[in-house]
Amino acid sequence: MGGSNLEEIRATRIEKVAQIKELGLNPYGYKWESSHHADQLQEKYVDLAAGEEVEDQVAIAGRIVARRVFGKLAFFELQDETGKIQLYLEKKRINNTMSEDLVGAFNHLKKLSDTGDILGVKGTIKRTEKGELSVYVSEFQILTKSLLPLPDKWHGLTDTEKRYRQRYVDLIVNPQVRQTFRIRAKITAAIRRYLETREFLEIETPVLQSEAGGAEARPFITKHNTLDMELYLRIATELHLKRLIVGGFERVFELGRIFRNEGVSTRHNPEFTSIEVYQAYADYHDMMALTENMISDVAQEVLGTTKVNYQGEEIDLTPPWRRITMHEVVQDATGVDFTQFSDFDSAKTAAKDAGIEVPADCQTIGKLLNEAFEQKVETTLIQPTFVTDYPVEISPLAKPHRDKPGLVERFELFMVGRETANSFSELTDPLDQRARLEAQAAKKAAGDLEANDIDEDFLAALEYGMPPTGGLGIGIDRLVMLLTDSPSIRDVIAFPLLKNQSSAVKEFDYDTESQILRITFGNGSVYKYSDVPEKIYKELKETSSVGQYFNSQIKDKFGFDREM
RNA sequence: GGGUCGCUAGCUCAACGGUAGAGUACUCGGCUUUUAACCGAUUGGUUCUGGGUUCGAAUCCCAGGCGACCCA
Repeated sequence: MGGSNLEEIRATRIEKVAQIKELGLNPYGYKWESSHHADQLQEKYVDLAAGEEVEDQVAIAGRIVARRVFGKLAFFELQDETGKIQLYLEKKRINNTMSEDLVGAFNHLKKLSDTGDILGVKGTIKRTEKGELSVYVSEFQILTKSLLPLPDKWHGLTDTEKRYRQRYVDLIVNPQVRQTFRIRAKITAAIRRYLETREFLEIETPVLQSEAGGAEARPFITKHNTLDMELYLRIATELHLKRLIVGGFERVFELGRIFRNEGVSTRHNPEFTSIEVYQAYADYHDMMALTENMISDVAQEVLGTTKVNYQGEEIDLTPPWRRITMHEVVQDATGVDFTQFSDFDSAKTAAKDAGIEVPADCQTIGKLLNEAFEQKVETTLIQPTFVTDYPVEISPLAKPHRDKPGLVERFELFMVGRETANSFSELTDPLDQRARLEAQAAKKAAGDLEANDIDEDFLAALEYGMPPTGGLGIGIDRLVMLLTDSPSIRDVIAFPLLKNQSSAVKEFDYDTESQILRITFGNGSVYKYSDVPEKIYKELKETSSVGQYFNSQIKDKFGFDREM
């Protein structure tokens, strides 16, 4: 033993586990009572002078993140959730106090502990002569023996892929990451508190739905086995929360996970968190006020300020926020006044002259306006801005504008160039709603993967009558990105979705009779591909690169079942 | 979907067609004031995968995988 590749390090540590057991100790303890966290000690003894000791008895536990070991003295750094504190480990004191239970305790600690282990200690407080606050340890207990080495103590873990795939390691060695998730938790707690003090009820609605609705997005499809029923993961919470408004709740919200079967980027993760809020007898102006008050309150509560720094730019969240109509903001940016057009072709010509690319499926003035907005305006909206009064074509759940024909009462909130919230005076006319959803369903039938079928039960609810209602949805992840100065959504999601790494083909066999090709992958999963011609199997057997052949000729080309 | 960049020891990186190396970590020895401890010694590799070119490939070419960023 004594090598330094991963397997040898692990074997060495497993041997230490055995040695700890031989001493009559448990390397995987059951419980530890601490008197303090590291930051509490750092704060309490901040005025203790270098070289001073106090007799206060303390107990603390955490992970050993650094060891500096001498012959009869050792300094460990112990890290708990709140921070770090040094342990002052003196052979004489430890052996004296622990002599009854463990002879030669100090040497055992030296030999059997590693960075990464979880250690509990009891002792007094001492600030060393070099000025480092320390626990002057009299007793210790190895609470968990770690088998794998931590990343480089100085450079830490920087490989983004490893940081996301093994977030637990990232959290151990990168304090900033812990801080981000601490702030995230405070943000969601503050939002709930804000709404609860204003009489909003949080009600949980189904994740599994027989129709995906409430947004234009491609859903994930799953299956209930015993009911033999196809189900969708929700793409929004909207339609069920509105049913609750119909049912008589006047203020409801749900903060929860949404699933959209779409690409991954610095702004998108297939599962993300949204909050939707519905308030009866309110309109989108009320929701605008709610939005700016809630977000600025949350920032004040969590960060202590409404002026936040995002990627080097100061964002001022102090209300009131800028309000501008979509027509105005597009005209400011492009010089084109889309209200003046009476036919699509002249609008299209003007748009092209202004440098706007017009996709083939963009065939109304409203959609053209939206294209112009997305292409020329969206990323320029850095400070919080409510863009209001959207075209009806892109807003199937919003109520027609009370004064402006062809538009709806809707706003979206933009901050740092990203859409962060979306809100309407909700459409309550059941016949109008049916007509708009039928148009959506027709698009789905025509092959639009982001369009969805009609939720008849939702329409039935509207027919019973829904009071005038203001609705609001906020992208929690994007809000957290802003408030934690994170450039990527993956920095604020603890375990972001990544592609499976180990899909290498390990072995395969083929049954000529049933034409089933059975493939075992490196990660242990087994897939049975059906109706595979024998020719494919023979080629697979003869190819120089099985993995490459599999990817190009078999994967996605044949139906398969996963073998359990 | 397109483009650019990256992938080498547990971690952070070098080697730019000619013996795969450093720091750190690990292991062993020494050390009672360290804090990236120090001193000495040892060990550690599927250079992401598969082909190709070449006397010779981590390096060049082709295909694939995974990731990052940008664009749509």
